[in-house]
Amino acid sequence: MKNYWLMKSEPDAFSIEDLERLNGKSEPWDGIRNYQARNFMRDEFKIGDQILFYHSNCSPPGVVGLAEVASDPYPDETAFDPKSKYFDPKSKRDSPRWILVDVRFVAKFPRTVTLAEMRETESLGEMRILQKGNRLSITPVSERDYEKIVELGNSSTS
DNA sequence: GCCAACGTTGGC
DNA sequence: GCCAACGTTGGC
Repeated sequence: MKNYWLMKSEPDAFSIEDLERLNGKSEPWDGIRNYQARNFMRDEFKIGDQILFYHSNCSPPGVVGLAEVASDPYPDETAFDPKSKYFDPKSKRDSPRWILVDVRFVAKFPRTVTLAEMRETESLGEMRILQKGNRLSITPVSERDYEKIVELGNSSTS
């Protein structure tokens, strides 16, 4: 059984275009420093899981395309690097605190499914991203909501 | 830039 | 274990 996820990224830091430019090469999803998000990757991510790629902290925020999980979980190297902004002295090589997976580009939507549009879409009402105060950067998505967003992202009518 | 909502830290 | 202070996220 495939799982579905929504993963946020600030396009200034890493965008769907950055991922697309890798030409099918996978990229470590580094910098996750939240235990809940880490636990999803560590305990539930499987190779082939599908990802809604969400641009946050930009205008307009929304789902811009699709990616997929391309590796099993493994330690986040940036936590060991004192020069990285993600450095965490409490993460030791013999007991890594932060782990990640690689992701691979799947598709960029012809158009962005904006957060505002998602809020207006009745059937998406249960999505975690729409709940008040949600800040979690990785959230599970139901297959139904995933399919709906793919449909919206590929539709020409708004 | 503002600020609400959260998560983390650390003194006690 | 409590909780105030602080830092971060992220929409607006």
